[in-house]
Amino acid sequence: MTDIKKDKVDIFAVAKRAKVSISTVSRSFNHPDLVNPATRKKIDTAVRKLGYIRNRAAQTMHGIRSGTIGLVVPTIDHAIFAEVIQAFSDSVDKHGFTILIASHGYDLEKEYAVLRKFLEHRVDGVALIGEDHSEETYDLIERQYIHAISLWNYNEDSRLSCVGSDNKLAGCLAAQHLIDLGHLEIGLVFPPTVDNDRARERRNGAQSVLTKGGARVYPQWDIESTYSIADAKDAALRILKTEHRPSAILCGNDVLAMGVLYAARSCNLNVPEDLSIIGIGDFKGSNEVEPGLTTIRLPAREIGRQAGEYLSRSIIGESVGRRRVSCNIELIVRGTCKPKP
Amino acid sequence: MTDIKKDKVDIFAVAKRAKVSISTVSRSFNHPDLVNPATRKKIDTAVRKLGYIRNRAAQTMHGIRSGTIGLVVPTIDHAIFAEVIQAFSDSVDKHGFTILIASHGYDLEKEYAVLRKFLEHRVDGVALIGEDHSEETYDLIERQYIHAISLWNYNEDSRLSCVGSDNKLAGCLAAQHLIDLGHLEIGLVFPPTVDNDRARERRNGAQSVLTKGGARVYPQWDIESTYSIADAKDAALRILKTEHRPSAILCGNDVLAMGVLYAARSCNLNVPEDLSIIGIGDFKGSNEVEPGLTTIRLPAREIGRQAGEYLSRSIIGESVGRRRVSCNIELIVRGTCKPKP
DNA sequence: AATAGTTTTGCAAATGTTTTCATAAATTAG
DNA sequence: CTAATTTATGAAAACATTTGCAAAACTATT
Repeated sequence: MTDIKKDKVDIFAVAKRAKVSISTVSRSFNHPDLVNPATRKKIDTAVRKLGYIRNRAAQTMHGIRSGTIGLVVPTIDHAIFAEVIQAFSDSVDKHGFTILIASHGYDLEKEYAVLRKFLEHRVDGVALIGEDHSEETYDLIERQYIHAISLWNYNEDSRLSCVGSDNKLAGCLAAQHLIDLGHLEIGLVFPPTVDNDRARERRNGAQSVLTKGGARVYPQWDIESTYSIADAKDAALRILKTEHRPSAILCGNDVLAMGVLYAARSCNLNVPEDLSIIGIGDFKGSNEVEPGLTTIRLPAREIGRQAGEYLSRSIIGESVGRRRVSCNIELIVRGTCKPKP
Repeated sequence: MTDIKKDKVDIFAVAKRAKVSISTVSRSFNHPDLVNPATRKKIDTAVRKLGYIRNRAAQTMHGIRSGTIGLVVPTIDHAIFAEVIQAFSDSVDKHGFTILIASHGYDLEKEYAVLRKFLEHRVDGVALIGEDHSEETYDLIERQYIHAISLWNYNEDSRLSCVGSDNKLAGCLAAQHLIDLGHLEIGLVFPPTVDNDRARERRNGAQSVLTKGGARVYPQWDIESTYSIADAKDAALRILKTEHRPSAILCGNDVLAMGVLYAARSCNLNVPEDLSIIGIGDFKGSNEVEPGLTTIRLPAREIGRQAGEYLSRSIIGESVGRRRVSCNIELIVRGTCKPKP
């Protein structure tokens, strides 16, 4: 037993091998300008030979940032969140942060649990989706003074900083487009709206415009569908098989709209001649499908990017205070809607 | 200045408030049975009042696991990876692990950098996609004795443990189906295959079967497309606009196949009467599109789940050694292929 | 050759936990 | 009522770093 510390490669091992003190090794990482280039080279060689990798856990204990950001989403497996996550990730990565991710499956209790776990890991900041969170969750964020941001929704009274779009407006725009085209008998396919402010707002927006515009939404045309093409297709089939069917269907998002589009095709209905369809989101593929899907574009990448940027900045200390960013949305007219004859 | 430690809520603060020593506080978390229920209650109250949250960084320093797993994917924003990520995440979550995630955009240098960063965070294990990794990456994994697993591909000689499917076989099956239907003039739409073993193997598998089956693939029918519906649609349009077009197109994955399907429709070609299309993957929506996409099913959720399970287990110490799991794939016949007349 | 200044380095304390070991208190046995 | 156990608690070392301070080693200046 000549070697006491057998193969543990820590800062001591490096120091020993480079024949300097651990302080110098540490410094050569954190303040390289303060150490003699020759010494630095020795240390570098030792690091390389030993395969030393710094221990961030130990660094974190000194109040140094952990370099992590927690991202809590309802689900990862969801076209639109995948896009937001990617953009957010790229954006914080540029500032050197790493993402801790977890999904809660639209269960706000779980969201709280995840948040706690993240805080145990001493994340430097957290990002949540939307504004529906438990009181406990808000409380935790406030009491821990953690940098936090809410993505996806914009609300001028938001309790957290937010970067997102006005979902209510999205619903309104979609509905207005159908009204403008003269549709008065309209079907709705929306996801469940409990604990999901985005869907709720869209729905509310749409309904208020429809009502104001004098349109009718019979109960049997108002269907809830989980976020899945298969479900939406089923839901739409139920609407389309009622003896009197609506002339247009407004969907809570583009995935649902795709389901409806396929449903129409499977009933041999022509879109947009026999049925108009409008979505919300403008996901990948919405432009390419035939006919192209008319929809309201929500800038997912933009939201993810800006949110990542803002959160990183506020952690680093380059900006402070609450901020609310509203990302523009717009009606994208493609081929799935036409005027009611 | 009565309070020296103003608002720092650490184990000392809790101990003080509960009028016990820090050892007892720590114990009441880690070995509750060793502490008097009454004391435990006092501690619990103090914890609650102060909003104390344990510091995992400090725990990690004792060789206690960090409770994190690093997941490196080419991209998050990709139907199929999103699904794998979700399943993997759910699966490791059950064992109490949290995921650190990062994407490398098919850049293996970046992948190495990400891996290093993860190791600095002292992840307990890492998961990578496929088997194309830089030598440096493999080296790092081996030298650091870190639990690692490769997802998505199955290979009996894999250098890491793996959970995945035989992508070459997937290519073969797809090609064989077209050959069986009598197609001899076949177009190919594949993603770039550098640093992407999954795509490469599928392509090789397909090509060998096509050659053996006497099929022709003219160069102008052999097109590369990035993973995007829009790109694939463009690519397909180029093939379909050659004066002599193939009778079938084989696609590297279902997203590309969707692009091809939409391209056909935009050229007023009927699928499958005028053109057969086959994909690989069986993504969400492949079943619902009209006509339903004929494809080779790869069990994404299953792969993610099993990989998460295996990696968690091997970290916890319930299983050891390399393991290679092959997940079944199968031909799913739907509506986009029909026999060549 | 001595002094002043600058650069480079090392020592030791600090960070927030866990855990081992020792001790005090409470309980049981004799 | 004392001795022997058992149960509950605390003191201190350990974990892998960073950093303030002081000492040592150079350089430049006289």
